[in-house]
Amino acid sequence: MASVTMIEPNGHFCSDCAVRGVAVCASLDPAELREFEHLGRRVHFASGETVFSEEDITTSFFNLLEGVMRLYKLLPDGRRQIVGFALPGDFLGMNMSGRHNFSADAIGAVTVCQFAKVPFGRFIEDRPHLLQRINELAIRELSQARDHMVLLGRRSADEKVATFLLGWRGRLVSLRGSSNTVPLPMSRQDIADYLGLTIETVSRTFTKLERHGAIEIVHGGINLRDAARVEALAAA
Amino acid sequence: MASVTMIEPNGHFCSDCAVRGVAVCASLDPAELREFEHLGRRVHFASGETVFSEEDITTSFFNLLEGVMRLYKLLPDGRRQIVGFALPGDFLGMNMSGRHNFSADAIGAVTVCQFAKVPFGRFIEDRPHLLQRINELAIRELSQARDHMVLLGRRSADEKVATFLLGWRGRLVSLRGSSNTVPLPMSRQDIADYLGLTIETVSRTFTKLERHGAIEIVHGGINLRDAARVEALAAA
DNA sequence: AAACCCGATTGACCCAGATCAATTTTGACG
DNA sequence: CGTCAAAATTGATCTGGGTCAATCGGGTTT
Repeated sequence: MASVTMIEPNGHFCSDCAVRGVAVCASLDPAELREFEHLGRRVHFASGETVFSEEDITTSFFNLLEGVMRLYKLLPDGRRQIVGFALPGDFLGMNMSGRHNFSADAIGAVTVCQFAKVPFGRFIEDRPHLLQRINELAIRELSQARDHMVLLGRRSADEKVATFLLGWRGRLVSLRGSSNTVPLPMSRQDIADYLGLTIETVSRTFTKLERHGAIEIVHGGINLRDAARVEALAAA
Repeated sequence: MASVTMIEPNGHFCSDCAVRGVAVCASLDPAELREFEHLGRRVHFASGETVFSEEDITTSFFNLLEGVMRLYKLLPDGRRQIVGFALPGDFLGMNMSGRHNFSADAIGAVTVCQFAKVPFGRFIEDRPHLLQRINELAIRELSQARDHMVLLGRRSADEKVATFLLGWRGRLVSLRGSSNTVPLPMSRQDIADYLGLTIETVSRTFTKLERHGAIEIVHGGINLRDAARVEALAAA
């Protein structure tokens, strides 16, 4: 992929960062924030670009500022499992040592705040509250990962799709506020690889939900017509 | 379940604890260890007993000392997904706040080192290296969780079983040293719920592996006859 | 050692979701 | 606006693994 990556030439200010309240940096006081500012640099990625790859040695951490990313693992024969979608505020690559254990692509244009591992590690060292914040995030992710295992191992296609729609909507709501329109910037293939299904099954399930009046498929997303019905499907 | 739980009346010594080298406490120096000693108490659980349940408010953390545990989540209708098996040295319940997000049962007799949340939290506060150790463990678990998502979402039954056997053997080897005999203390149902399969499929797959000379099914476990063949199946 | 229980195995059959194969829709570009 | 390419939908068919139903041990109780 031709790199359309761009690194901003000049500084920026954490204090008016869009994700200031949710991200790792939420645990920093104004004085720390000023110092922190020098560690990160904003980097842009074009749609489809890979931000980092599984098995790359970890040299940077990333704080997603704008856009959506898919996080995935590949089997040698090409089968793909998407282990999560990242949204603004998510902190990626927290492997203090060693290698990344998944790859991350931009879905649409993306802006990240990139930190070099070593200075970031030094900054953390005498700031246990930041480490604690990172630990909290890791534990939250672990909990999400376990929920996703239940979905992958024990849920039917209908339940998977319904659970995905509600979960994705939930995340967008807490980020942008409530709405019945659920944008789906990822492709059907991405959704399929996230849910452990094929693209055809995802498509058919969407159509089925629409026929039953539960959702309406619109360009670039869906409208939740009957949230209760979708919830009933997801709960099962 | 009738509680056969037993709490040891008197103290014990961390310094000669079986899991001293692997567990969270590996990050403590001898002086700290003596203080730490007063925080934990050994507790025994009989086979099948529940150590803690999903949605219980977290009041304790557990360090598994002896035995095996199954960690699982249930859907409202009873479907179960085992999210992992715990072995000695594993640290359970690391939700600094809130609730456990899975349940944990003893598989066979189990001994844990139980820590009350509050004093443990206080102990951590001024020992960032312990927090760092816990963070490392969380990140390792996260990585395992993602690997398991790939298995659940994208692997065939044969691959699942082969991967499980090798992974389980690997953990036992690093704990007890190499051997071609792989004890399987968990039931077929447990294995099925771990792999997102049914008990029948697990049983059939074992039989198939045995017919092909890859393994030999023995009482309480299996013998690895042809590790290379099993590895080939798992890699696929 | 007979009776019983419970986990594991095996067989017969079925079905949810995969696979294969066309369309149809959408979007990018000249 | 027309042309192409990629994404999404839809249909027809197939199959891996689930479901249902015996049967088979191995251990424990009496």
